[in-house]
Amino acid sequence: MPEISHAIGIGELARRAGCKPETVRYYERIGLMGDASRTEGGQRRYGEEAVRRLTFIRHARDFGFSVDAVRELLAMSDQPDMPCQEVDAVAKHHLEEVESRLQRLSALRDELKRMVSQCAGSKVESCRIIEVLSDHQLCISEAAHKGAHDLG
Amino acid sequence: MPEISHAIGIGELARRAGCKPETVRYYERIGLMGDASRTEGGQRRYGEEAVRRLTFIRHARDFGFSVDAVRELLAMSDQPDMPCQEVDAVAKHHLEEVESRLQRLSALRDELKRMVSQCAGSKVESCRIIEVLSDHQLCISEAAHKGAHDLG
DNA sequence: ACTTGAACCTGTAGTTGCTACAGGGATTAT
DNA sequence: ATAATCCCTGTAGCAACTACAGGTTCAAGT
Repeated sequence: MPEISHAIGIGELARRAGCKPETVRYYERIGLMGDASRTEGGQRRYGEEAVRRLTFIRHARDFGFSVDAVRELLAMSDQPDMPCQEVDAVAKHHLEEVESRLQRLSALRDELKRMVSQCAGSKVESCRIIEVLSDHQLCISEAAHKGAHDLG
Repeated sequence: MPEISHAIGIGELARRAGCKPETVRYYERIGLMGDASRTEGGQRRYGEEAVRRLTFIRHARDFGFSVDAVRELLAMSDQPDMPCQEVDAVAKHHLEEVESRLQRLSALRDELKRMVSQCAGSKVESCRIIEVLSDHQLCISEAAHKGAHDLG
């Protein structure tokens, strides 16, 4: 293996991709990052490819893709000759999840706004916020939320 | 303490509030639910008050309030004579968080839509999705997201 | 009264995606 | 040479549950 000329340490790699060294080591452990080359003393050294890969991962995560989804995307991008229908499928699936989360979230925002505007310094006894949250007939959560619960 | 006439078990309580028995026991353990009365054999029995409390908790959680926030809200609703400015403050603070999350999420949706529309079955090599996620100059995540990262 | 089967119990460990130590060793700059 | 700063491994912690394992109790049917 040839020695890498402009190799950087884990700290700068992390900084360049906008995360922490611990996160990089974590990604290595779970197999997202692959093993880095090491110095004689055992410290990790990275090249530009690692910066690109980590940046990809961070962006995908920022976009809300789960680690499993990122793994899929990475596997696909490692095979450039493959048709990208699968990539498209992953993204489409994710888009659907995002849209349903958006809907729930904006319903929540409206409800919160309503709460805040109706609570004008009266007593807790007559507070709309408590009331709305206690209300058994509330429909937003029950109906809209079968299955699409968590932020991947 | 008087014997509760229409007492229900943990299973039905959970069902009525839309969660699982494990979750109820968890809420008891972390002090959200308070200790239930028990049968001679040691099984938990609940009344209507518990149903209301658990429903409140579940709704607040569905609305994205953190467990700590729910704890605050519960403490407040346990003191009905208190002015509800604090309740209002908690809700307002939460509203802000929700709005920033909404913004990030709809930016994400637009980006995903763009990705999906630009990936029309070509090869991964030229796939916009991979490209966008690898792009170092991407600005959405870096700029908009200092501090408002996680779903409470 | 007895038996079956579902519901319940406690306690512990797993999940996701990191983050934060502790207690050392390596590298770099002066 | 030595100090400052990086880096190493390994482990434990966070939220907010969820899922067992291995045993007990309850309610209903016969």
